[in-house]
Amino acid sequence: MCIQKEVKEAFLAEGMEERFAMVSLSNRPDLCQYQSNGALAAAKQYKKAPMMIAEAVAARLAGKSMFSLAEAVKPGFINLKLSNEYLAGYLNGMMESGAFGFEKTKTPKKIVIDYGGPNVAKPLHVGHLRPAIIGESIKRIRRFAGDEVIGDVHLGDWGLPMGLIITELKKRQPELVYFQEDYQGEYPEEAPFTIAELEEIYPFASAYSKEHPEYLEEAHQATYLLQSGNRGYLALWNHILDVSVADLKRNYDNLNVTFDLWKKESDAQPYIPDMVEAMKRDGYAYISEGALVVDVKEETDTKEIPPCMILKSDGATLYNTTDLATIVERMKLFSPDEIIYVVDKRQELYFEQIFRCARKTGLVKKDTGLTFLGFGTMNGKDGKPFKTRSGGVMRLESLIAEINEAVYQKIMENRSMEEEQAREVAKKVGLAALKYGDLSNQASKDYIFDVDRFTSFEGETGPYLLYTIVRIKSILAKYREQKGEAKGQKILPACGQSELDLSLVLVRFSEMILAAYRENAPHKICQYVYELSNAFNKFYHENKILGEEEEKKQSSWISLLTLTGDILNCCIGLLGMEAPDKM
RNA sequence: GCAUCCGUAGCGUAGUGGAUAACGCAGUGGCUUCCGAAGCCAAAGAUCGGGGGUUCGAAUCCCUUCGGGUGCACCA
Repeated sequence: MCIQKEVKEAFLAEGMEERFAMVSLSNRPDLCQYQSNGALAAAKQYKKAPMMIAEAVAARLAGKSMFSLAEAVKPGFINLKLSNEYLAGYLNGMMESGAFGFEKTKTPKKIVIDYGGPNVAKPLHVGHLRPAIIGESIKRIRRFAGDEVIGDVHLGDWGLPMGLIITELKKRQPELVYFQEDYQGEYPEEAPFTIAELEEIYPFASAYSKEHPEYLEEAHQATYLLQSGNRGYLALWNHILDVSVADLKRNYDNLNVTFDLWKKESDAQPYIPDMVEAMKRDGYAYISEGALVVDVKEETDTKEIPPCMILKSDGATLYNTTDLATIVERMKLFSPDEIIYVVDKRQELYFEQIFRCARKTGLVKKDTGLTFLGFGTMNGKDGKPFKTRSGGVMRLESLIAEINEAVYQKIMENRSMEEEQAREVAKKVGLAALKYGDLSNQASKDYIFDVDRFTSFEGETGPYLLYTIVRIKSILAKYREQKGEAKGQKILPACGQSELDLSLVLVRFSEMILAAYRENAPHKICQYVYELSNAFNKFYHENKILGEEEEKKQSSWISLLTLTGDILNCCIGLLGMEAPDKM
């Protein structure tokens, strides 16, 4: 849309700075479609009455064929309406262009996005939901906008949990070759445990270690041995990794979430010694209360920022060390322009320290972006962090199963469908319910997770969106049956109000994507896709598309429908959902 | 204690300087001989936590106060 451009030119022609030429969607749709309030803002600087400015600018715009209305109103608003011909022309342009008229960024960036953070040997739980779906959506949005994006799961695989598992395994099966110190041969390819066993072993060992200090000590020792390269332990660790990763992939697949990289904390370990050495050598790191730290305070701080700890007082590494080393690794392997962390917002201060430390010690280039994208807590209906009925942490699988079941029941209540197909559909609809429920909120805010509300097929929900898409698909399929393949006829200027309203939502696509991209804001897509669905359903209700007798009008509508369906599909794709053919 | 985020209708949420604060749920009333009623329409519901200030104009910016969440170096 080049409304902005035209208005800018008009302001410039009146001798005013272009920053006053802001155009926004009208909040008085009864009066106009778009509005510019720049005359009000410019009045003071140019010592003119706002109304005078508005009238002069409006007069210039009124001459353009793209506007059917350009008028100055009361205190100094400029009200604009697009001509139906211009709108139709723009819609036709959208159909022909690859990305519905959206222009990819002219300065594509290379981005690493870190959005998984699961730990091996531990099942995914609800806490892993938000980073996965928010990160996935942001990855897709940025790719759509033209950036080169590498999604990294950043697996936690290097701490005490590994030692605990090894210790417990040794206790249960001391005869395994992994525990024979003098064993020189090859280790078996098959892991000596299944994922189910692994998931039982870890919580057990963790609980046991809290009661038995000597057991904990043994686990620490095992961790140490593993990290210093004990062959048998390394082989076991590889098994743990393989079994876990296979299971994690399966779970993420169910969420329609995929990672380009399955890097892990252990991969960053080799970079630690040099990094620490350099920090000492360059004088950034010093000993404070026994620990090696780097100061990251800045004069402009309004709060106390503690130094960033690099090594604990016993000389051991900690999470900070690994995170910093991971930055080193990423710079070395990919030299990205930006690294985005999709992490719980409670870690904001921590990441502030990490980022400052990385900049100060030169781990990244001056212009490398380090972005913290903190998300809020997922709360239950009571407003407190989401728990199971018994108060525990719910597994992600259980949550998904619960949603799919609820959706399945609803499908069976209202539609006649084979069970197998209904299950398949319920999976897609359930995922949309889950994701829309989450992504429609601003990521940074806490939100209330309510299965009943999310899986409702009414109102502002994922299922409603899918329903709309399915409806469009169904109409188009019927049309094809009757008249054969639609040949992409031109969209004609709108002749009814609901058709015009639908067009007006459609043309906002580019602008909306740009905002979602710039602000890392999937909820803007949610909002748009809902508005578009509403506009379509209203249009549908007021026009009998297949019953339309005027050939040209009908084929124009079919094109409009196709475009609406394509855009809806594109948008839900960016949100990480997909629509079934029927539901 | 210091810092930080949040407070919008009974409930869940949009809206970050512009006109009459938007949407959904719940509740009320209406619309199916016809393309999917999982839809559409209408009415009702808000002192935008309170107070002060900046501005021609404030839910939005500043100050203050109340209520809530979160974070403050050897956990990740």
